[in-house]
Formats: sequence, structure tokens, C-alpha cells
Amino acid sequence: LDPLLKFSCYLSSSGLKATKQRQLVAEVFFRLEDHVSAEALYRKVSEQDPSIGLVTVYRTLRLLGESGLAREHRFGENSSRFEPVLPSAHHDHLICTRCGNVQEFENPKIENLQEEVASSYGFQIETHRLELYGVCKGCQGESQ
Amino acid sequence: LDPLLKFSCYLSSSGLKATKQRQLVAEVFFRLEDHVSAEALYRKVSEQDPSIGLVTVYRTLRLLGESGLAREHRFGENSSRFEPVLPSAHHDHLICTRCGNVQEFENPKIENLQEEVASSYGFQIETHRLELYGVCKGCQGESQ
DNA sequence: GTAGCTGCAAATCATTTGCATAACC
DNA sequence: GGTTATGCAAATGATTTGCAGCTAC
Repeated sequence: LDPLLKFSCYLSSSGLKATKQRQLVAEVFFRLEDHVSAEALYRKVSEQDPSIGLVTVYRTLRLLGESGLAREHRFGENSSRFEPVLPSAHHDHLICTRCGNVQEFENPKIENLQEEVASSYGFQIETHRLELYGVCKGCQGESQ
Repeated sequence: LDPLLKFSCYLSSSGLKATKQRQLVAEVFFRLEDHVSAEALYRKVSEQDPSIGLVTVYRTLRLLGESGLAREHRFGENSSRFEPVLPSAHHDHLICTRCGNVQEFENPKIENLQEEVASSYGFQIETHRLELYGVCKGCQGESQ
């Protein structure tokens, strides 16, 4: 239920240690509930504890990924963004090209059609990503 | 019609020069008709003319992108892949996680649903990407 | 001829790794 | 107590940029 607890379980069951750095990074990560870059997360973590290094943030994000609690995305930027994986279903993304904001959505009809397409090629889907890039509601009124 | 011709037009209309390096890079790129990395394209180009540098390949790919004749993708790898943009409609990708092969497809029903979803959020789509990752037909028989 | 190119080497940028010290179990 | 982590600095890999000479128009 609590992702922090899950993370602790993952660490101990893997023979890894639950250090205070890892705990803080994970805590801040799950509290943000957003699509953050390693750098952005590092800045947030630094506010709480400036002694924690960027490298530790990277390493913790990798652990979170391995434990299935975080997912990595490449939204066309040169850096990756990470999002917490909630027990809910898979979802896709609306990405605003103006403000960079990310809105999640899910649509079962689209998923079904994806399966249809894949099987017509004899292809077996493991995962997918659907990203819609454009202008969000808030940015539409603005100049340019 | 001919992408090479379009590229020449783009260059001259932008006050840029149609050097033999650019021509060769573009020629090889369009002949491949695949999703290549800059590095892979560079290797192919080198077979024809080993004096052309990787940097020139990068710069030419950028020009091809700016002219609308190439599109850049990030398929979860750490390097970008580029594909020729044909006058045909937009398409999406099936990416095999075993052999790395990329199969294109298009599906208007999915596109329609995407528009539906977006407008329900007041979002205006500029572009999108849909990528299905999994095992292609050819790799399904193989071990592991 | 001159502005725009090329190739090299060096600079970036995001991310990873080596290593000596420090912290968990 | 010993293995595993941390943080720093340095390495990496992809991509970009500065610059002196080269080339198309």
C-alpha cells in the first residue's frame, strides 16, 4: 500500500540497506507525485538535506525502477523523467510543449485497438507508450 | 517528390550550400529507409566516403530535421534514431525488445480516440507518438 | 572572393563508475 | 565486523561547439 514501505521491503529482501539517504529520496519522490528529472528531484531533496549527492539520487531512482515503484520516461528531452508507479492501471501522457506540464490519462478503447494492431502483425506487446504533445488548456490563451 | 531534391531546395532557399558531404549523407539516409542512429548512418556513409566525419552526419541530420525530411525518435535507448519523413500519413511504431527491429503502422481509429481524449482535457494536439514494445513475430519462436 | 562548410579537437550534458570513507545489520 | 552505501572526482557516451582551413556560389 504505502510505496515507502514497499521500497523498504524490496531493499531488505534484496539484501540492500535502508539508509536514510534512500529513505529521504524515496519519500520526496513519492510526495511530489509528478514527472521529475533526476536533477529536479535532487534539488527538492537538497532542500531537506543538502548533504545528499546527485549520484545518490540517480542510484536510488534506479533502485526504485528495479523495484517496480518508478518508471522512466523520455519525453523528447535530453534528460529522463521519472514517475511513481501507483497500483492503478497503466496510463498515458499529455505533454504541454509550452509549459512542460504532464497530464495523465487512460483509455481502454485505445488499449484494445493497440492489441488489435499488434496481433495483426503477429507482435506480442509487453509495454507501450502513448504521448500526445501539444498545448494545454492553460497555455492556449497566452501569446505566441 | 524526390526527398533529395527537396533537400536541395531547402538548402538553397535557406541560403545554405549543397555540399557533396550533405548530399551523400542525405542520399544514404533516404536509401536506408530505416530507423538509424547517427552512429549507424555514419558507418554506412563511411563505406562510401571514409573522409566524412561523424560531426557532419549529426549536422546534416539536424538540417534534415529542420527541413521536415527527417524525424528524431527516442526509443528508450540512450541514443536517438532518425527516420525519413515520407509524404505519407503519420505512423506509429512496433519496437521489438529482442532484435530492435522497428515496424511501422497506422490506425485512424486510434488517432480519432486520441483527439477525443485530448479535447476532453481542453488540450490541443500538435504531434503524438505511440510505441508498442514487445516481441516481434520472428523472435517469438526463439529461446528466452 | 566571401560566406558558409568541413573535420578535428575540445567542450557539454546527462549519467555512470572507481575509490576511500562512513553507515547499516 | 564486515558488507554495502555514500560522496567526491573522474570516466563515459552521445551530441555540440570553436576554430583554422576548404569549398560552393
